Amino acid sequence: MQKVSCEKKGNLRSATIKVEHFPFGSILGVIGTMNLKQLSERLGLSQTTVSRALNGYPEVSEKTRKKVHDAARAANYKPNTRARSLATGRAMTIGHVIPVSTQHEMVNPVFGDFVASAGEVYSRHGYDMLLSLVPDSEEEAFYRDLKIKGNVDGIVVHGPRMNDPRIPLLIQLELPFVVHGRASDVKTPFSWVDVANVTAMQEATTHLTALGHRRIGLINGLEQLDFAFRRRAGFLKALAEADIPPDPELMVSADMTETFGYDAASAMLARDTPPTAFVVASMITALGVRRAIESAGLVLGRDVSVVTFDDDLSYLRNGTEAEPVFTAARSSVREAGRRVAAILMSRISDPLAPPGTEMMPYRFLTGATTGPAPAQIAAEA
Amino acid sequence: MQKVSCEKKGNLRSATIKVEHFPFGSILGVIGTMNLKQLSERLGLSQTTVSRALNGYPEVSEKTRKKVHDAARAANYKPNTRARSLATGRAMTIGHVIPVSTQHEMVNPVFGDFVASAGEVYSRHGYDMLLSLVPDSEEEAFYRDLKIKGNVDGIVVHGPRMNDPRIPLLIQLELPFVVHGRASDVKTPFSWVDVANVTAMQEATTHLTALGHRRIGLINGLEQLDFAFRRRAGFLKALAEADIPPDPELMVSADMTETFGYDAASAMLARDTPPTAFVVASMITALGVRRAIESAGLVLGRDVSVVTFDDDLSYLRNGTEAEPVFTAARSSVREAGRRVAAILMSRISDPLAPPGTEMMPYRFLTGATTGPAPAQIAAEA
DNA sequence: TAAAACTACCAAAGCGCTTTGGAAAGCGAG
DNA sequence: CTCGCTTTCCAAAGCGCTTTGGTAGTTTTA
Repeated sequence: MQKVSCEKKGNLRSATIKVEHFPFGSILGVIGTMNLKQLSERLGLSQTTVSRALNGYPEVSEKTRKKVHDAARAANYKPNTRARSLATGRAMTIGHVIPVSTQHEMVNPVFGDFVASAGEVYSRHGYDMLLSLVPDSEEEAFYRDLKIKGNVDGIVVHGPRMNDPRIPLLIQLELPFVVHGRASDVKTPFSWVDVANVTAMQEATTHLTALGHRRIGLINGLEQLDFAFRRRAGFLKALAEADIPPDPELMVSADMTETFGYDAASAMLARDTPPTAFVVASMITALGVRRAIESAGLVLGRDVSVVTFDDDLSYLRNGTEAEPVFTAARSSVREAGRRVAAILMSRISDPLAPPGTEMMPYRFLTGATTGPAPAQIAAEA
Repeated sequence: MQKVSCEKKGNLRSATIKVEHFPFGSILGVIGTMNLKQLSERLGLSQTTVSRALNGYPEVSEKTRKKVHDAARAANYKPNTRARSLATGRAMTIGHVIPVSTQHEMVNPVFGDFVASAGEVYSRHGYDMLLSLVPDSEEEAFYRDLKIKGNVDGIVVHGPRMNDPRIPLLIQLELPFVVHGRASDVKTPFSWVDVANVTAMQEATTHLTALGHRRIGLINGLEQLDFAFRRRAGFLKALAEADIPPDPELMVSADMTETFGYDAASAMLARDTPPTAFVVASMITALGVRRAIESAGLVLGRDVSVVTFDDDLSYLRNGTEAEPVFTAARSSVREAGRRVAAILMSRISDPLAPPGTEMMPYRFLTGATTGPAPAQIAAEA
């Protein structure tokens, strides 16, 4: 139809339209694109029958079905996604909305692995993945539009905050969703996949206190994010159990970059009474902490101990399975991605079922970065 | 329409359909979703006029346009993406296809930053981003389907290989695309954004030879990928200029993980005549190299020098602007993402224009990880 | 042997939008 | 007053698919 407008040069209106909506799609698209109508004509069947044959409905004889399948393959026919979606009312697409703070424009290093593994599950189920980076100021409107414009059947919520307003919003929108992480203080039940952050960090910290460390620095992620809040809670719990009063100077939180780890650890190590150990919220940050320790002329695992949370990133494995480098609480973010996707798939097929929640397991690994607290006695005196 | 099928319990066929295609979308979707027809009825105007008013066509009086806009805002009306796409023939979506090798299931750490910055450009232009992870065995079919099913208007090619078959394929499919990187040996012109890998690595290596290093290890990315091939070429060029015969034992390539950097560097350092310097293809790998150097009891920048390629990842900055940590050739992958997206946008609006190509600038930064070759004389003797 | 029940197909009505091809109203010029 | 030209709107035809509500023809059942 757009082609017509190109040929009718006489019509000013059409000419204008042509400029604004140049219909290259149809011009170029003609070449290899066969549609249902053409295919059914070629077969001497109705569109109904061809559609049913291809979609596996029973009202088609096996003989016909085979003929249709063969012809479709031969003609390289694939139904047009948009037309199909329009007709079915299902977008066959999952949205991943990554909140982008305007202040700290940083992509969570975990993101690639998470999305990759989730995407695998989607494609097994015939779903596509839509990725959107949304400034946090526009978040609410964005989710609403996503629903109204109908381009996704479900979404994954990344980076949940403490009392995240997105959750009630999505419930109200009746848009199936699964949260990667949790949101403390949200009262209505919702679907999530999370790791036991409190326990993990508590165990990590206790590992250090058991080794005699009493001045332990916490280098955490942004604490407005729920996971970081929980990790701090676990840290504090372990300190309390060991009767160590928390020192605010030894607890920092920010985006989990390598640089942050370096800066934070360097600053703490430069204090009069430096910490003898660090609990770190991510491998990347831990690498920065290591750098700080080494440039302070100290030896990691002897002078200063480090325990970290390890997301088991594909490009940043924590040593080998047998021989981890960092002492760490490890939980695979790829596995989390798969679980999130699986739960979302089932929520979409049965949106009225109760929310699915899943606590990811973690493993505590003792590596070479922790050892007994040095010269503890002197410091206490 | 699906609702009907749910109510007609008597009909076996409908019941079957209900199970296979549960139409939750329409059941739940009714709530907040107003369509063009309803909006136009509410306004007492035709759908045509409302559509034109909203899309900025001139055939609408300003008074009417305002009325329409106000009503649309009040009713929270947004046109259904799929219907619009079907009517216009444009998907308003860009596809990013990430090849996933079944052997080394790894997500390029660069990916998150790249996609984030590209996505920003897309959304400014009203485009969505579709992300697909495709096993390399199914690649060709996947691109073909993407075209035929019509769910994207253009795509970004990641991880181009030397004589990448995807490029002629995409040209033949007449699907607008831009390659992140280049593909040597592809004769037909195509759009790409790349960094001067050869020059960058040559400069990096020459920096080392000028410091007197003669045994230099290359720790490269997978050399079937074009960028890694080029980086090696630059490395070899610099060696040749310095009259240093390349030593195959000192050149390795693999996925650019931290672990690989550690393993490769450790192995080389354990040789009888260990290298005095390394050229590394990525920051992540360089971190592993540093770890290897330190666990060998050597001092980085004094005993062993390291130059790396630095993609300027958001979570892994190479120190500060004023004080880089690694001596490095830096080129921002986020900037590359933006350029790729921009070129793709323009190719889509004018697909017949000649391909857009862009060579990204890089900066060579001298950090603290390189120094004069130690005890060079002894080794030469 | 007639009625009931399948089986295997089809025509046509959407899905919600854009775009075409008018057509009615308004307006200045002849 | 009429003709031609805008301006402003509309009815209706798609976009390519799925799904409904049939209808013939063939078995099966009573």
